[in-house]
Amino acid sequence: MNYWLMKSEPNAYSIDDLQKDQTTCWEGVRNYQVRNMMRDEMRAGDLAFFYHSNSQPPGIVGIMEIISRAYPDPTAFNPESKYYDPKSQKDKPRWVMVDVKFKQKFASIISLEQLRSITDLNDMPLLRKGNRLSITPVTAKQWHIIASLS
DNA sequence: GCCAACGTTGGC
DNA sequence: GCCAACGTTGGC
Repeated sequence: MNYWLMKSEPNAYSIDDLQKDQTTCWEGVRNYQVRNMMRDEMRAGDLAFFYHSNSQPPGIVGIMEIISRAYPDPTAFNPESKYYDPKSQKDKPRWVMVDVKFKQKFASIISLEQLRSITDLNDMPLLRKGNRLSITPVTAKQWHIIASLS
């Protein structure tokens, strides 16, 4: 199984929203690198950290479980959606999403600053300069270090 | 609000 | 296929 870190702006969709909903579809990914990871490497049963971006402070706020394989993202077909992509056609979908399930909300946020202070986490894509991907892989070692902080 | 670091687009 | 212009992300 694989581990991931998935970003969301809490004013768009937060860990509290997920706790309330219990499950949601992770719609709106419009980056090819991220799409390819979802499509090729994500499996039901994978675990992911929920990361609040563009928040004060930014950081990891909980854990969720991937509960589906990647499948076509219907928001790409919907002209009313802010994620609409006219170049994605139903017979040849360009974008995918997965379903996720709430597992845990941490008692307190593990801030980006705190993550940066841990030498063993320096290789995380999240912490590398210029990284902007909304989903990044997490190694088992990194996962256990971070989970032990909560 | 600024801006660095990317990704995407489109003319050529 | 190059690359300039433009758009987006996201920490600060």
